[in-house]
Amino acid sequence: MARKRVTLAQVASEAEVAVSTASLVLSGRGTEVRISEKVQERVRATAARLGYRPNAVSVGLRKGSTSTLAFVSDSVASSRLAGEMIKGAIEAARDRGYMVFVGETGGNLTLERQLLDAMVDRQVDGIVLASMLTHGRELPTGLDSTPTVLLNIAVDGDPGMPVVLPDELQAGRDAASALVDAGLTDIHLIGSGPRPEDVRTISAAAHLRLQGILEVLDAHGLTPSSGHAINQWLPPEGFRAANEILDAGTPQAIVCFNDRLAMGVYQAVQARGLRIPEDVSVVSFDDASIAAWLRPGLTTVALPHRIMGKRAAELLIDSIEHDRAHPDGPAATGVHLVPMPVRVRESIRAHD
Amino acid sequence: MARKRVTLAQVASEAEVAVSTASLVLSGRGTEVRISEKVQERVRATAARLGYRPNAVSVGLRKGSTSTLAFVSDSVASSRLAGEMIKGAIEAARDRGYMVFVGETGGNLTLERQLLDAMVDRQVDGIVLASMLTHGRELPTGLDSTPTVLLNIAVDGDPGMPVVLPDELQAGRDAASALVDAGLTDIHLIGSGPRPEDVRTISAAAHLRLQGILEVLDAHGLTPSSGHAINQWLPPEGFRAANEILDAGTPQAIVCFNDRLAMGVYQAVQARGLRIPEDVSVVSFDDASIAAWLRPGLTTVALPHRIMGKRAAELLIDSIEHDRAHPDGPAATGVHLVPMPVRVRESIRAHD
DNA sequence: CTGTTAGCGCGTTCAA
DNA sequence: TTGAACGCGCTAACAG
Repeated sequence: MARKRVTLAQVASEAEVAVSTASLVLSGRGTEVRISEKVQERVRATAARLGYRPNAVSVGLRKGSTSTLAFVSDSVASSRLAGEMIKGAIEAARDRGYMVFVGETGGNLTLERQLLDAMVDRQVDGIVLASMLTHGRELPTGLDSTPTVLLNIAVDGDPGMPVVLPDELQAGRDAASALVDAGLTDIHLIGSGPRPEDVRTISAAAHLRLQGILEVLDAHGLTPSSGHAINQWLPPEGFRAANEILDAGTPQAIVCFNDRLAMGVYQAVQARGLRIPEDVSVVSFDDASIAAWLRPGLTTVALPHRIMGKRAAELLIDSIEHDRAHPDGPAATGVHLVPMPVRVRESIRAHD
Repeated sequence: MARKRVTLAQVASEAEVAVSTASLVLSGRGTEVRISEKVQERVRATAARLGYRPNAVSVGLRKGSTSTLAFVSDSVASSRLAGEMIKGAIEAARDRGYMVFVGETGGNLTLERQLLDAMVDRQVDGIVLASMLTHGRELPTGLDSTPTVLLNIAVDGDPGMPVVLPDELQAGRDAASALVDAGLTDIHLIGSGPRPEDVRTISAAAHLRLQGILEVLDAHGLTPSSGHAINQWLPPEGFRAANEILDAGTPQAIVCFNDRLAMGVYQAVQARGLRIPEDVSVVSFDDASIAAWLRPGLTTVALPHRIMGKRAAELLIDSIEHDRAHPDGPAATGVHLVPMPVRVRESIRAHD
């Protein structure tokens, strides 16, 4: 087990040069300090022959920076999202030579504290703090001593660090526009509404999506025909709300606040022998995988989790490397809105 | 930014003891080497006052072990699974004081090599190598120099390291039994079959599930009424296969090789005005989230991804710590089958 | 019982 | 142009 790694000293001794010479050559600064091409070649050859790889732990201790990022999220049940964000972040990190520690807190603040400490102990160069539900929350302390980016965490006031958020407001507008542009005017809401204050969840998405929808409706002189503010956005709730609507007559269109609610709506509509989109149009949010699997395909405004994760890691690395170059410069900051693209499928039918 | 961390030397100097004394005390071995209670208290107090935390990088360099694991997977599109495995592993690791580096290769062997190297450079204590589709594959070289556990990777011959796999064979038996025990005898297969060799995917799951199903059927003097070997296990394919079956008459029961196929089956069955389970019983595999959302709830044999991840991390840590205690003992090995529990919902109806 | 010393593997002065 | 020496922060021998 663990056959000993070859060290720089071994390479140097084998190549009959001093350790510092080997170090210089292998870090690419050989020519810069004018080490003879012959010696450089010899060092490189023996390094390759011995399979030398620098010990990153030692380099980390020496340089104080480890090319390592921390990704800490609270990902609860609805976790598919988390996975994509993490992947996006890992991918971006890898492209820039960083590795990432991943931690999950399950919303437990004590655990979060421990995880963050453990990561800082391991000298991570920066932290992505992610949440699965965008609601405001208290930030852990001590984040100001390490570059940090907030991912999918809406915070009141200026957190003094970059924040990556999906553009839910525009998503709301786009969803409503998709319906209105199709000539639909009898529009029902399932998830939140009908009034701006009718929101039952802590998610910031609910407020913003609703606001965007109402804004567009209002611009066309419309108001929601009904609204069903719901706490849990799952298929059974969508099913129930859809039935309430259907009991009062066939609606032209329904906006679901996420795809799982839409799934329940499909079930209720189809159970009555009605057809989507011929009888009722449906639009939704998230673009979870079921959106493509439903029949007919569900038109939905996608939450680009992977891109968000990627964006967060990129901002973080930019910030780390900027800090390194300008230690006394101002810290990076600002809200970065990631656009939510509309995935057009077959659940909306143009109305004359 | 990055206000300097307090070091052990500072604590020692502040507490007016030698560094080694402070080290001993803070690592809990103070009493063991009989350091006066008074001194110990003083050291602990100043450490706490200064907010001292050991620098894990330094410890790693010194001890050669970093309390860090690598989790490398190839997770392709069907990624929800990966997320759960990772979480299980992270959770188990955290419980035992380990942190985990996560990497994704997307099936790219070059990338895998780089990732593995980068992790080994960072002195990880062990590696979990995971795959999303269980098919046999070549193992990267050099894995024998670091403790490794294979997760969801079936390999021909003895890999010389622990392997964690779901018990697909038993799952196949259980799925078939659920139907047979309900008195159903007209059983159709969607995904693989009807003969043992009718498998169109590289996934090991397909073979084993089929084998388990056929075994039970055979034990009851039954054979599949039809089998539909499919390459891509997605709803449209399930829909199409179900229609083929329905065109020939109403089947008593259908076994779907995963929940997405089952979703397509639901769509086809319900589009014809038939009802599940009154007219057709359905059983499936995976227990993806749609299984619970479908109406009626889909009875399915769950793939316990989280538990598998957890198990892999535990085995890995056991192996690491065992190696440390017995450096010349034999390496851990063996295949660890994780049971796949049946989630009984409402898609099977007893037949007289 | 406590303090001194020597590295872990590497990068970086500073002399030669 | 190259080599010797120091130190990042910590642990583990070994003296005292």
